[in-house]
Amino acid sequence: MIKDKNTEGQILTAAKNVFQRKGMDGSRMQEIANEAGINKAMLHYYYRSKQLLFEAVFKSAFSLLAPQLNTILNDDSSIEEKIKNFTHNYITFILKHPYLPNFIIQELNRNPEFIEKIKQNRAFPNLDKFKKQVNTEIEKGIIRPIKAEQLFINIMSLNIFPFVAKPLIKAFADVDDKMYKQLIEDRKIEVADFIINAIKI
Amino acid sequence: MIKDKNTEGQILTAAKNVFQRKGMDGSRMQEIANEAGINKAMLHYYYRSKQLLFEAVFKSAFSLLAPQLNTILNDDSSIEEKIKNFTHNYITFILKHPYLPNFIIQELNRNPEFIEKIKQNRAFPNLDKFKKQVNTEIEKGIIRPIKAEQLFINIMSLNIFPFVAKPLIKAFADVDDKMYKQLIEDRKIEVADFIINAIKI
DNA sequence: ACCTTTGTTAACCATTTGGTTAAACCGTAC
DNA sequence: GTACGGTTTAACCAAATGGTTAACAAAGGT
Repeated sequence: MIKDKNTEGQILTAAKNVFQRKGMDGSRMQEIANEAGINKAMLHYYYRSKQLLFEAVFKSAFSLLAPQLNTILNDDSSIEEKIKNFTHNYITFILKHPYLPNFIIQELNRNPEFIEKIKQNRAFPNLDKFKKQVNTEIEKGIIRPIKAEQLFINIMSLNIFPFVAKPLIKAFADVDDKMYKQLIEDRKIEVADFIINAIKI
Repeated sequence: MIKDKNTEGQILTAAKNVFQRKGMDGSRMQEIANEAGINKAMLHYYYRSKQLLFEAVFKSAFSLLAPQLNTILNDDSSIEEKIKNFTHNYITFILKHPYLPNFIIQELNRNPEFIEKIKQNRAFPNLDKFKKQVNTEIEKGIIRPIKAEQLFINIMSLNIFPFVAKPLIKAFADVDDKMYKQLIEDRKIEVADFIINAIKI
């Protein structure tokens, strides 16, 4: 239950909680209304339909995630520095928003065309600068040859996957919540070292 | 639509298709019946409820995935060989079952207690042997010091994430389906090299 | 004070959905 | 043949669900 004078904002906050936990299909308008502590008709008054309310939540979630990528894509430091900064920042960030990666990935898979709408946005992350930098550092002999796209995928994978696959990792590694949290905490530096070892000459 | 004399098997196959594409919440019993080309009452005749049908599908999916992990966990070759084999095998395997990783991850996040039931199974993957081997190779000076759990998470991440995050990767890297497929194809060897560079002394 | 606009609610509605039932179908053992 | 078991179907049901409506309250301008 959320306390706030602004009804529209209350709804969005409640909708975020419910949608991010249960997904579009698993969420009920009534549950969102309860979470916001208001009448269900208000949801339609402010957002017209479940679909539109969902899109508002999704865009808001995505616009939270996308700027994080600029740490790695459009910063001016060296590749090595970027990787260190990004890994640390990103893991810290997701620890504050644990449902975010899973929510975005799940809903994009459910509806892949959805990302096209978002791609229009000027702030949408772009690999161009990163590609140039990777190729420059390869030419200079600072890092091993690797396609920028593959390096980017590797960085994303190592940072995001452990959150998305939390139940799987807990089961395979046979650890409880506390130990899982510690593993993630360690990754703030482990992952950067791992990547740098992989590409440094 | 599936042709088969065995109704129970038809249902399971149809249920796999629908559940893996749309998830538990997004799937409809009627749609599964249509996909199987039979009457909806048959689903309940053979599987009692949506929940039980879903669990049959999930267990079947999981038991397909788990043995793959034995390539890396319980094989007798060196760490380096294991990584090469696993990466190649696993990516080849998932290309044949593209919905699998996403399905399992999504449903485990929806219902994390679910994995406890599966963990009982004797064939459930176990890290013990892998841990010993990693520590031995570290002592022998073959690979850099790293916690076995972290190495395992890294291997999983680099192999699985690119499938789970397909729409995201396509958007960020700005590639079409054909180029995405090529990136994945390249990863059959790229990923192994990357990991080995990261840990080899 | 009065009227208009905006916000809020309870009751309602049509459709969808998982699940049930009773009758029909069909192969087979007698 | 026919009686019997498992199998299949159409029709049905109650609950849930997204969405609407009409009446009511609050706020703000004149």
